[in-house]
Amino acid sequence: MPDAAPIDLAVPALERILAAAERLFAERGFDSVSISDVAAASGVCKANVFHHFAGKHALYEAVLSGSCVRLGEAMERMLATGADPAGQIPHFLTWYRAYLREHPATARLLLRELTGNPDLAESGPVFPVLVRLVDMLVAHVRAGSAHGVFREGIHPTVVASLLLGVTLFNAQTEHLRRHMAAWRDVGDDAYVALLTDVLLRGVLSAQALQTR
Amino acid sequence: MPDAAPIDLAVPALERILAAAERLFAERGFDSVSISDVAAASGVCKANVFHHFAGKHALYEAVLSGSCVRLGEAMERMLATGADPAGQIPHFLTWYRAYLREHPATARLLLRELTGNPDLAESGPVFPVLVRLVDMLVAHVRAGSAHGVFREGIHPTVVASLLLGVTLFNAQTEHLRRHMAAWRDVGDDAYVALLTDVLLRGVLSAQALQTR
DNA sequence: GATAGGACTGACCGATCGGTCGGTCAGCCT
DNA sequence: AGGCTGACCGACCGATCGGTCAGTCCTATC
Repeated sequence: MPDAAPIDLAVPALERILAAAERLFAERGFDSVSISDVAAASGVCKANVFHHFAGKHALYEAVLSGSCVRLGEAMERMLATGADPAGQIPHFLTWYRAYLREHPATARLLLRELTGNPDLAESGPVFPVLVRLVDMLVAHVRAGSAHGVFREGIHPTVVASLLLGVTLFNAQTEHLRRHMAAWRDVGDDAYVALLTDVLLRGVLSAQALQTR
Repeated sequence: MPDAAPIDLAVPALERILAAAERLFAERGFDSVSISDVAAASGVCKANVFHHFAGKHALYEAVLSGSCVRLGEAMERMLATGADPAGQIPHFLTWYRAYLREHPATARLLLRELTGNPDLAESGPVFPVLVRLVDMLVAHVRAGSAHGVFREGIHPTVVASLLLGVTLFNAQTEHLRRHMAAWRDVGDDAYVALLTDVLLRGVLSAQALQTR
């Protein structure tokens, strides 16, 4: 089975539980993971999970909150070391993609919440962090607009959500491309370059732009 | 509760089961829906569900297959009544968005499978249909390229997957935008127009294009 | 009218779910 | 030494899970 994850008894049980829960919830979703699964994967007794967390939902929220906070902090650090206004978008796309690849559990959890939870806005720790992510990106896009980098009429929020959403979606469907013949000649890195090119310059040719 | 769905005993039980299962699986996902839920929602006995389907997975596959086939057929009909090559992309985006809004269960099921199921490629009825959808779109984009509509270097498969993925993702996260202050001044229709504009023309200004 | 077969049901099964309980044990304060 | 606290565990609870089964009902065929 692919559930191979060594249990290092040196790290505190609480952290082991959180780490195992994050991995399992990301892989299989909330309802498909039992407390017994989490307990077994973290090398503790099932009752001990309930000792550290009030219930299954509390554990899930703790996992979610941790992932979101870490992503927000990483994004803040990344935006602080900003590139020139024109290079913002490739810079962000490269970093974001790398982050999602290094933290697949975070990416998957986030996507699950974004698309699968209708009550996301009202409750839970994800929504506020998400709003902050969008706001940070919007501020940067706006700065780019002030420098004349973007066309007139480009809505900063649309661009920000496009960047966040497209990359997240594509990172999570990467495994599909490997099975589709049409993608055989497009490597992962080439794909990002192609995607960035489309976002920056659009798909239309100069000829088509004039006749429209 | 929002589970209000009238049970019309005039329609055959088999169809009632399929319809209820599609709605429930789309809303809550495979593991969160029990056969009892499906039976109650379709007005039949639980055992009757097992009479019509070999098991829970068989029911799920039947639901998934039905959704995929219907989407594929609708897309074929839509592409048959094609617009001029230059108008393909707005044409497709408008139709696709309308389809996803009219069939929210299909959209949600598809997205769940695309992002949540690591074994999608190996099994299930979704993958072949998905491949066909991409292929159809790719063929149309290629036709556009032949007419000089698109820039050189634009990869048809990248555009096709971008169109399918972005629209699907955005349709499923629409409810989020209604809760975010940054979106307050952007209506749903305005959003599609803005998104289409970005895809067709890119975000960079003429000035930025020259200095790069 | 007898009968065969599919649609359908209520009652039931073992397994597993989230969660609880009583209790052990090590470390820390006084 | 004695008392307290929090980490931790094995055993257990009621509820619900997916699935089974014997049997009833309806209808078409002979």
